[in-house]
Amino acid sequence: MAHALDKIDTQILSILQKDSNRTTKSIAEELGMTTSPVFERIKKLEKEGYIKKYVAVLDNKKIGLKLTVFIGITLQGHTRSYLEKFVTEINNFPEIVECHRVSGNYDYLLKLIVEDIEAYETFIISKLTLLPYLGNVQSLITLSTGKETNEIDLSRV
Amino acid sequence: MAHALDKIDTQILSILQKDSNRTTKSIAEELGMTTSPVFERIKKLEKEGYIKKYVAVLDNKKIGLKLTVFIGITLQGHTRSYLEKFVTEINNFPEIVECHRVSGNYDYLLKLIVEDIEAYETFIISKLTLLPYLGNVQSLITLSTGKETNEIDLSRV
DNA sequence: ATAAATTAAGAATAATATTCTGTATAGATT
DNA sequence: AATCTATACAGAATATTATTCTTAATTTAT
Repeated sequence: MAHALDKIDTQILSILQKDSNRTTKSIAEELGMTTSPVFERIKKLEKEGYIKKYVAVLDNKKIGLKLTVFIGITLQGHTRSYLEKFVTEINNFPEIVECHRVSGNYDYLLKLIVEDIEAYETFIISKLTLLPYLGNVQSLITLSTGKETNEIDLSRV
Repeated sequence: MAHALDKIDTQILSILQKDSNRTTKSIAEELGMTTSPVFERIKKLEKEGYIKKYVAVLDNKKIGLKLTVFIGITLQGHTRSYLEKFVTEINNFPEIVECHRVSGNYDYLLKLIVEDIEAYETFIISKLTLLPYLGNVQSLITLSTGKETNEIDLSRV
């Protein structure tokens, strides 16, 4: 097929997922090449979708969002149209940053970031529990976070 | 105190957490100002830690890491030194992208990203279960992901 | 072995970040 | 209320960096 990632590509991805403000020149030096091939490779990685976007990572707590909660949910209705509606609703809640359909003890696992316990309770009462077909809801309140990274493991790809 | 975030700051953060490649000029235009105050505000937001870093967001699946798993863990020993050691070990596992100490049904909730089920099993057998004091281990295998964003909710800060 | 297509180097150009200077504004102090 | 001080802004000037272009080298396919 047309494209697989070679060593240089994964090295570039690895660098950019740590710090996307690195200049092409600095990356090129680290990899022992000149800027143009590095530049072209980056553009290719963007165009082909290996790099989805570039973002600023904010400090939740510093900004005032001090509480992370995971919520395990079971649903009572499992029709396709309801599941789709559920996910659509979830997408409209800015407090929820992740929503995964899972196998195991829950149907969905949500991750949510809010100011504090109070904001969390408000969310549960005035948003989440208004959704229909909601079954069991279990919260895992984060006490502390030992690791949280955007860096995925490229060592074996 | 010296600094809180005003409306303009949160607007800038909101823009940059969506797309950090936006030029200061384009941001300035959107906000109806010139580049220099925008530039200065961004530098301030970086210096004061509201912006932690800039990163490239990669496409896990495209890169070959198709499986996300959440793992709920209970520990049998809860001494402080063991908890610390546990988190240290976890930090050395590149497969694990998040590790939260939680209240509720588990002691820790881990998030892990790997190639496939096989790689997952390998991880469990050859890495995770080698840790001492491990109690119960429950896996939530992600079937599909309905939402996954880095954007935190700045509407109320 | 040769042609076609990639990949890289190096130079040239365009765009952007960054710095600087002067001006206005808001708050504090008297 | 007047003045002082600190902060934020505009606009221009400069420095860096991204981006493009041309050419040479290397690989791949035929």
